[in-house]
Amino acid sequence: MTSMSDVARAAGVSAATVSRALRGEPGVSEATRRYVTEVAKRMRYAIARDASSLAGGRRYAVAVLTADVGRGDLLAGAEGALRAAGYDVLLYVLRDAEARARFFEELPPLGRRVDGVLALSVTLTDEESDAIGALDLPLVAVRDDDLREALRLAAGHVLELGHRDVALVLPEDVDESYDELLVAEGLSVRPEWTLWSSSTVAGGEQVVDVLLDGDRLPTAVVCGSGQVALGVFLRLRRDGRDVPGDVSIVSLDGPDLVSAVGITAVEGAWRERGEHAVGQLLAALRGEADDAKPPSVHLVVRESTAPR
Amino acid sequence: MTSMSDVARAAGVSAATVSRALRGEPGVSEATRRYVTEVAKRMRYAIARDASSLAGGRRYAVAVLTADVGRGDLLAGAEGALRAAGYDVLLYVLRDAEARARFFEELPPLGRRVDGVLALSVTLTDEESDAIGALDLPLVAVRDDDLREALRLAAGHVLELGHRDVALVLPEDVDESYDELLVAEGLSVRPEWTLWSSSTVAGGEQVVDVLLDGDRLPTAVVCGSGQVALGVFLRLRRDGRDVPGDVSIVSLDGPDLVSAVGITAVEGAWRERGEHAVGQLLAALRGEADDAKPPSVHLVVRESTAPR
DNA sequence: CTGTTAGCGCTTTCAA
DNA sequence: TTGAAAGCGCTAACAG
Repeated sequence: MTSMSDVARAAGVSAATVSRALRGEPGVSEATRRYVTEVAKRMRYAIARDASSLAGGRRYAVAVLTADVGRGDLLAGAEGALRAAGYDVLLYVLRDAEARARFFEELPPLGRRVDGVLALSVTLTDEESDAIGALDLPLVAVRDDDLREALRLAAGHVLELGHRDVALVLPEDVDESYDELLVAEGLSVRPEWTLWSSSTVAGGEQVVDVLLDGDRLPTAVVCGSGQVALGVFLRLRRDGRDVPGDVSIVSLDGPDLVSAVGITAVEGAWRERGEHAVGQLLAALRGEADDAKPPSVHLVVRESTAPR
Repeated sequence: MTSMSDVARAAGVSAATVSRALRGEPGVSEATRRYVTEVAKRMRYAIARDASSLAGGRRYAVAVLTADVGRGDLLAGAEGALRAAGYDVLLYVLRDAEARARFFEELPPLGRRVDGVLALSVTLTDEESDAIGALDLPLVAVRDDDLREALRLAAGHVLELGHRDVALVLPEDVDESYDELLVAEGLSVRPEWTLWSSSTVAGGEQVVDVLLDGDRLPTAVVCGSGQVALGVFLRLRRDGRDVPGDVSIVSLDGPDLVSAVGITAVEGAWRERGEHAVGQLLAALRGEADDAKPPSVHLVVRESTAPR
């Protein structure tokens, strides 16, 4: 396997010059750089990362943490951006509490393996974040459940359609009820119409049962997750209600299945968000602050919403 | 950051001994090994992979190629198994033709970065496989579209329920029609009921339109993908047909949305398949052959199938 | 602008 | 069973 000194010999320069030339470091004449680069390419030379990071301290690798690989676009976006920047992607799937505990138990090696950490769709506890910080690793986290903006869009939409009786179904791990936000948007809040449910289809179906027990049905339901939206949709239909004739449905999240059945949803621009997070991380690695604003969510109107 | 020689000093032995002890290499007395291990743990020592692989040649990393991150379970299963075996997972998302071309263009570095390659839900061309082989990297590929076994299960199921008029909807990139297989299972084949469609909900809906144009409807539809199954389901329902009263539906693939709406499906045991693939790869790395048989698919009967 | 000289932190002979 | 020494292939001072 050709090494850097092979290239150096072939180009008639020292290894140091090859190193500088290939990395775009200053201190090499343009002519030399061009020539060395060309020779290296001709020899199909590929730098040995191990040696490079051993000597240089930089690892050119980022750990990507993800709770589950469900949010594929986020991961794909981040991977693409990292790869484009010349970083390797070390994937860590923190599937369950056990895997998570194990990961944080065995954290130390991470410090020697990566330059930074990207947490995608895992909400890290403070201790967990601190543990990573203690390793001197910059950390950027992308939460996939920042509901505020999504909620604002959804509320605006149903309001515009004339709905006043709106139920809100939140994922059970959310502790706020977002009352002020809804009120600020112009919706009146009925406490019994703010519900929490597991993010599953079954959860959505149960929610409908609860709503049916009330004195009347809301004319619109805003669902925190796509699974729930689908459950609500199916259960309402089975109960003979028309969607959106009787009840409109908006999902605050837009996985495949939501678009598949035509449910209006707030879509996250997940790929772009992954790329944005990478931008933040790379900036942090350079010691800069990142200027870019995160991509914002947008509403995709489908067939599950109609004027009241 | 504590290095191996720090541990060596603390334990009163040489670095070579620490290295041997920690890796389970022979040539260390049990007592020494135990002691060294204990000291290392107490010092929270983490080996520097870079230095290790630079010196030793082994990299303890595997490249995982995936076309898209859709099949999360497969990826998660593989990741878990690799991690458990002490390997790092370098993720490469080969989203589109461009990303794919770029990857194979820049292959060389891979040889210095990983010990092996796992291809999950990407069907590599022969040239692509060869390119990886040329790097002397063992390669294990998991296809997620081996329909034969799934088809056999599905056919058996509908036959058992008494269906004779069965339509088969295949993904459009499949070129076989599987006639002999169906016949072997005991189903008679009507050419106009073997259809190809894009693996989308819309594709499934169109399929129903085609079927409705025929002189009569099949009593069961076997769908190659979950999206299609869902499309067929929704479209039939919208047309006033009862599922499974009028038509039974079986999906040959079981993504979330299929279970969510209660469609009978062949499920792939994807997590286990990922683990199995890792087993194969690790065996290849040890120069052994793997004995284990791949996990097989199984049928999950839900509410979309009923006796004819 | 370029070359020389030391290591980076391990693993691996080779001796003891 | 253990240790000493020699690198693995780079990068980072330091000279020139």
